[in-house]
Amino acid sequence: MPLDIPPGFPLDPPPGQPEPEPRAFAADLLAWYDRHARVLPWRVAPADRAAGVRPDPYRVWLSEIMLQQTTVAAVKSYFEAFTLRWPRLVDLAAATRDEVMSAWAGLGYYSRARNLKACAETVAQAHGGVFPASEAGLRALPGIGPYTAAAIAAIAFDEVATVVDGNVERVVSRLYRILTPLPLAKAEIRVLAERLTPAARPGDYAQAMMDLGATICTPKRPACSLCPVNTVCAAAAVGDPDGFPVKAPKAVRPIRHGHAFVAVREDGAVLLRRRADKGLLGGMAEVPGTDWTTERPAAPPPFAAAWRRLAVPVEHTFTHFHLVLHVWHAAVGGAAPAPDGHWWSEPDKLGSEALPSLMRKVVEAAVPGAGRRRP
DNA sequence: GATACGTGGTC
DNA sequence: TGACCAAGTAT
Repeated sequence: MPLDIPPGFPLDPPPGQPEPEPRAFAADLLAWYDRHARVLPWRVAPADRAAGVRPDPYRVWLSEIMLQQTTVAAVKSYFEAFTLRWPRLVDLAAATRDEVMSAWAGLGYYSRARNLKACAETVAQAHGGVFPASEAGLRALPGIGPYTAAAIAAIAFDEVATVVDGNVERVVSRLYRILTPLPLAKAEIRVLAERLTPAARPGDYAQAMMDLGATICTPKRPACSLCPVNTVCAAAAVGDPDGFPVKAPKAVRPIRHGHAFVAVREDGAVLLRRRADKGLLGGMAEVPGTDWTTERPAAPPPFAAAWRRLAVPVEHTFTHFHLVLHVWHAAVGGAAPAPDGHWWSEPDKLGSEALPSLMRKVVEAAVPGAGRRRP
């Protein structure tokens, strides 16, 4: 049976491998989802969905932003905290930037938190507090890209939108044994994913594809014997699901060095400042320090004190570089004023500052016990 | 299209 | 233990 694939797609299905037939594929996948859907705080179970229960677009949106490049396990407690503190979109729109950044601290990719606030304000002010119901309308909002727009449109508004995330890319690349390496293969994957998308139950279908990727069609050692669509999977047919998706080689991660200065007052307060609004850890709090550069920088302290360097630097790996941060510590007098743009954070406040995980590590290294996050 | 952008868990 | 990975977006 010849595969009905657009010319120019480098695919390698084994001889005789049936191509996934869209109607049967969606039916099999949804039947599996009806039995195995994971219970998640932001999700309406398929049975309830069938009974007419609609998910709250605010909760769908919030969960999708948090889930960008972030695991379900990491998101759960943050989602609960956010929805408890800000139950409705208007509540979040009315929060201050610092409240949102502090609540997001530790979750990473902080531009998401900045865009979350901007998006809430836009929807509250320009859309009367109601999310646009279309993929195109959602796509225009800050922090909402192609994936998130499709996900919200499908899950919250029943729009027939094709959701393509990392899970879907993996599932589709295995179904068809796509030889083109990622990220180049994204265009081909989208065409094939759109062909498989059914007209009925778009939200459940989108979540089913992602659940399949997260629980069965996993990156390593996928559980093909449990897969509801393994009979139409080209990669499974040849026993090589791990070989897909093919990926381009990764760039090497350079090492940068820097110095961080933890000044501790007699009452235990630590000196902090705010990072610039954009860029790495933008808008978050930090202890004063040098730039982080390839060459180890000189170490001019922010002010004169009895600075002592800790024997072991704090190391932290970001997406595109590895950081070796040399930590200095000094005890300063009780009446020491905070330099311009800095503030003293008392021990009982430190836990709720907008400190990224790196800076909590730094504070912990200098003052054990002080840096722990306490929302 | 390539690059910047976090973090914690897994094997 | 270090590399890889997770429901991507902005520029």
